[in-house]
Amino acid sequence: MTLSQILPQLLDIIIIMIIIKELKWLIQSEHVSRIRSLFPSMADFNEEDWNQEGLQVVQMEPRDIIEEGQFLEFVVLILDGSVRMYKISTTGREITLYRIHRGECCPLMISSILGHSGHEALACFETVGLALNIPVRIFQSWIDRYPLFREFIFKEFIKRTLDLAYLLDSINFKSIRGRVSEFLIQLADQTGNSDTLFITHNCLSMELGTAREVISRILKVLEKRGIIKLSRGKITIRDRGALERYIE
Amino acid sequence: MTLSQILPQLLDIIIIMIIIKELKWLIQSEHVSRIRSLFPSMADFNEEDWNQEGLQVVQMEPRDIIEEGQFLEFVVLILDGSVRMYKISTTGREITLYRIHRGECCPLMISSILGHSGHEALACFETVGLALNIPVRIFQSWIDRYPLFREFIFKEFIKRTLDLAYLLDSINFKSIRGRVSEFLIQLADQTGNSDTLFITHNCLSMELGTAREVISRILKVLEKRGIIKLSRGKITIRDRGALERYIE
DNA sequence: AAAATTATGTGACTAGGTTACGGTCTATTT
DNA sequence: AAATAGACCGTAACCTAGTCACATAATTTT
Repeated sequence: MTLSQILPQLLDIIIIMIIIKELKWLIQSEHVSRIRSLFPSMADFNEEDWNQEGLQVVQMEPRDIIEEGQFLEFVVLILDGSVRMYKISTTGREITLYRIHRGECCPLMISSILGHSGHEALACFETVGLALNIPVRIFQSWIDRYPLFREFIFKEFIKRTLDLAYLLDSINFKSIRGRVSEFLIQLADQTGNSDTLFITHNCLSMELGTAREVISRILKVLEKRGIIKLSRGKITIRDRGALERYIE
Repeated sequence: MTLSQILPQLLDIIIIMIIIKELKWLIQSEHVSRIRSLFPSMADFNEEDWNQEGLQVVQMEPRDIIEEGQFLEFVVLILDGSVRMYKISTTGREITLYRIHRGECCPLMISSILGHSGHEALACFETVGLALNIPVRIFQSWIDRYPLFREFIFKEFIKRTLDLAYLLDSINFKSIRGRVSEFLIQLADQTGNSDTLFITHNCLSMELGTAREVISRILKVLEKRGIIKLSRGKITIRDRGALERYIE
């Protein structure tokens, strides 16, 4: 096979690469304004910052899972969607650590990357999402050069450190009944103060780090006491006050 | 009582205040070189930095407890001694989150201070200790001006975030037998690979966040299997391999 | 040596996690 | 419309862990 034979294909490949590169650029320039409004701390970044090699905006599908090991090269900022950070045991039990939404980042992932540590948790997109992947070296230079950005990252760390400490306390010291009650109240508050919650027992168990059977047992007791009403995939709060009194 | 009557006493007080202020200065200048060697990231701080109003080096006694609420004004760097960070439940059960030693700082305390959050954990000096108290505003300016210092603080956060995540996983997913085994092995490694550990059941329970009775029960089983030997305040490891096999 | 303190042992009970089912609802497929 | 698969829920038996109420043993204090 001579050079002249493969030259056309080579040209094709080169052209495609150029197009991809352009597209990458386009995608980013499309999103720069969105990034600027979502992350005020990045509002004063200049054009050069955005055109750096390796930066990319990527679309994420629901159930896309990021195991921390495989993402060593990028710090991820969430542009859209919600990401559940969780742990999973050898027996398959799960517990949700926290969620990150657009305008946030994940200290645990950054820790894994910068701390040269593997896989401390899993991340899973729950909705269609959009993420900004920042190569470590660019992230470092931004941290050094932009005080506001630095402060933002720092505050994210602080927020999640407090979250983790609170969660740890809950797991170790509180009863599951109390934690279930707290979760239900929170969920009700989030979904427009509705008393009807659409969530399965299995989901609850994955949030709280326990087994589905345990959740079912506890909910059943609450129902017998007239505090909630159960149906398939749905929980109705009947006596919010009583529920709140279970929170420790 | 006339002014002339109390004037001598007033003068005394003023002189004492001046002496105290001088002493403060002296204490700091005494310790600057120690700080520089303990915290390489602060080696390039200049004289002005060290002479700022509000900075203080304080001596800590064993059992001095810092509830995070009361220390809102200072970021604490440990110059000497070891500090146990722990949580305590309403029923009095305790769990150790981690320890900080000289040359380290405590992200949880910094989080509480900068995150305007109260009392997320307790800190207790276990030995005679020395601490550098940094007023928040000075801390902030150092973070802004000194990249190395900033990086140091950031790395402390990363380290402890990973610690917390690991601990959370252990609490939620691992058996106590496994956690006790892991702790004993670790302790043996720390104390010069000796197989004789001087620790009480109650201490173990406070480290691991469980009850003393639970620890006693588990140790008893391990003893019956010939893996360890128990006596008052002392545990001797007989079969290290078997102990390691319990770690999950 | 007696008393007080600290450390450990034990049994009964409750809460929570595991295992192993069986039943029920819902959305598809046939 | 009946059949089927899959998701959801109920339950009982069993094990591990945390709680409570003591008893006992080793050490230190008085």
